[in-house]
This record gives sequence, C-alpha cells and structure tokens, in this order.
Amino acid sequence: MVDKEKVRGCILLSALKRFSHYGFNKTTMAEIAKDCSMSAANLYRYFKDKAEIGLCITKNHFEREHKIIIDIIERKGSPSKKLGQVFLALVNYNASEFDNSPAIMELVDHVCTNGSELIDAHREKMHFFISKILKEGQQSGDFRVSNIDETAKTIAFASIPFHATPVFLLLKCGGHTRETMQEMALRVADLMVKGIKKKKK
Amino acid sequence: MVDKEKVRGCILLSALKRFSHYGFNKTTMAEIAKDCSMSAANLYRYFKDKAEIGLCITKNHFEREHKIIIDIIERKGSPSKKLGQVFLALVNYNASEFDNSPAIMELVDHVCTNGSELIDAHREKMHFFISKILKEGQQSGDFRVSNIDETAKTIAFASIPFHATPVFLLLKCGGHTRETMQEMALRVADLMVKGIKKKKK
DNA sequence: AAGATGAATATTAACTTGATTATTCATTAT
DNA sequence: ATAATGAATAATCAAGTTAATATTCATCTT
Repeated sequence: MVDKEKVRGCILLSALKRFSHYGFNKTTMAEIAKDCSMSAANLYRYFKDKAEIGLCITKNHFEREHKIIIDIIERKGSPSKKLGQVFLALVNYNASEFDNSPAIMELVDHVCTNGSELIDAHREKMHFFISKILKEGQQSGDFRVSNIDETAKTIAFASIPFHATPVFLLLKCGGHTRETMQEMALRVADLMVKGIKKKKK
Repeated sequence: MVDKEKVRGCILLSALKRFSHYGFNKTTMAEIAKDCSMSAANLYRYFKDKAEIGLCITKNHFEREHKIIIDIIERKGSPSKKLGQVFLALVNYNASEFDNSPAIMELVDHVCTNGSELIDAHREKMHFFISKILKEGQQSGDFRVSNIDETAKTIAFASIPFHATPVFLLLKCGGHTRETMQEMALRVADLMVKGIKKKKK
C-alpha cells in the first residue's frame, strides 16, 4: 500500500500550483488528478471535495507560518529583536508564497467565505505567539508591560498588514513593493518595541 | 442661473446614497437624474461620465477626512494625544460613513481600479499630517524622533487598517466590530507614541 | 478487502441574444 | 448664449440555453 499521506501531498501540491497560476475556479479536478496520474474520481478518496482541498492548502500554509514563528521564538536572542524578526519573517514568507502567484486571490476568496474557523484559529495563534514573546521580555527584564494580553492583541492587530493574505495582497497592489513591506515590518515592530521597552536608568 | 455647484452637490449626494445602498453598478444614471429632477442626458453637463461621479464622491470623502485631521492638529493639546485622536477619528468617520452602506464595496472597487492618483494623493496627505504632528512634538519637547520623515511613513503605514477603505471593510467583515476598531486605534497609536516619547529623567 | 476507474448525474460555468443602460447629439426653451 | 431635453447609438447586463466540470456510484482489478 502506497503511503496515503504521500498521495495527499501530491494532490495538495499539484492543486496549489494550479490554483496559484490559473486560479481556484479555473482549475479542474481532472487537471489535478492528471498531475498525480490518477482519475478525477479517485481524488474523492482523499478529499471530500474541491473546497476541502483549498482549505487544506491554507491550513498547511498557516502551519508553516507558525513553524517559522516558533523557530524564531525558541532561538537565543533578545525578545526586543524577536518581534521585528517575526514581522519580517511574515513578510518574507508571504511574499515568497505569493510572488509568481497571479491568481492566488481566488483561493483567498474561497478561504474568506468558507474557512472562517481556519482564520479565527490563525488569529488566536498569532495572539498566542506574541503573548509568548512579551512574557519572555517581561521575565528577562527587557520589557515592562502592564497588561500582556491587551498589548499582545494590539501588536497582533498591527501585524495584520504583514501576513493577513487579503490585506497583504491589497498592499502589494497599492504600490507597496516587497522591499517597502520589509522595511515597514521592521519599523513598525521597532516602534512598538520601543514603546514597551524598560527604560534604562 | 442656478448655482452650478449646487446642482453638482445634488448629483453627488443622490449618487452616493444609491451607490451605498444598491451599489455602483446597479445604480443607473436615470435614477440619479430623477433624484435631482432632471434628465439623464443633463447629468453629462456636470460630469464626464458615471465613473467620474464615483471618483468625485471619493475625492470629497478624502477631503472631509483631511478636514477632520486638520481640526485635530490645530487644536490645543499635546502632540502625544493628537496621534491617538487622529486614529480614533479615522475609525469613527469611516465607520459612520460605511455603516448602513451594504453595497459600498462596489464603489471602492471602482476607485481602486480607476482612481490610483486619488489614492496616492491621499497617502501623501496622511504622511504629511503625521509628519506635522511629529514636528510639533519634536519642537515642544514631547518627542525625540531621529528621522521624522521615516517615522511618519511608518506611523502612516500602521494607520492603514483604520482608514484605507478596503482594508477597513475587510476587517469589519473579519469579526472586528466598531468598538474593537476604536480600541485598536487608540492602543496602536498609544504604543507608537510611547516609542517616540522623550524619556523623563 | 482496498485501490482505482469510467460512465452517469448534478452543478457550474460559458455562450448566446434580447433588453437595459450609458452616452451622444441635434433640437427646443429660456 | 446657457440650460435642458428626447431620440438615436453604443456599450453593458441579464435570462435562458448549451457545454464543461464536479461529484457519485456501480464495477473492475489487485
């Protein structure tokens, strides 16, 4: 028996390539199946339907994003710097995912209308990660934050332009290049960090 | 001769009402004309075409927004507080404009594709206003900002979720209420202000 | 049984074409 | 002249039809 996960992986990869290039709607199940050398009917043994394939791709995207952030958090280094690194990593990861993906907005649309649980969970995760950095800074004495939860919520909100896909794509359309976005990520993070840094005597 | 500006104002107001309720596309020139007791043909003596009406409405919207900000800037008060007031005013003005406007996104779409100069000019203005607040703070000794222009750009970028209409509407769809947005506006501004405040000895 | 398929059916999307709407212009009214 | 209009034309939209695609299922293969 061939590893079921391998097959699922092939389907998701083929689907993502086509969704990125030609769009979620224009991509047919037959095409995805052909890329994996199988019949369209057989796809349904691995995924409930096309919609689920789209959501699954997004789930994986979010999970990779989380891994990147966790790596940064677990790294040695000052919490002050970590926030900027996270913001920058978000821009870089999303830019690399969405460059050369002219039709990706269709998948985003699909997720926005059919994957609100996914999005909610992602928001929670972001909030959790930023809380973690704040707590670390609090303990190490780098930060002085009176209400960690509220501050994390604020910073998570400010991070939206750097990773929330529709906003991110919107900004790229609105004349912001990858370089501007990187710069803004670092500067916004920096300004907020300055706001919570413990004053040196 | 009836004041030409009065007529233009009537057209713009009628159009906005219909665009907000029924959408830019569903609204016909005949309907707008009827609201102003004139023929559809006559509209073309006041506006080049329907597209221009949409852009003109947006221009006025931006101008009102600018007036609100100028008022805040010219007010007596500490520059530290003004930034938060501006962010909050942006949320409130945009929320009041777009509540009860179920179809406004169509107009936004139109402006995004056909009004890039308008949008660019608006961005510049925002940058200018924030620079002004920073300079005031610098002079009064409230702030210590090494590069005013860059910092203004950063803060202007961070303000996007609070007034850039497509992002604003996106966030409202994404579970953010008017109250959350108000809270976030104040908190984000506050955190950035803390980052540029001159340390007390 | 598990893995896969082709053919059958249900959904969607693409393509007409008839109807609406945007826009122009010659003409009328003031 | 300026202001406005109705009728004519051009562009766009919408309803209905046809073609493609998604999804199911009975069947075949291993």
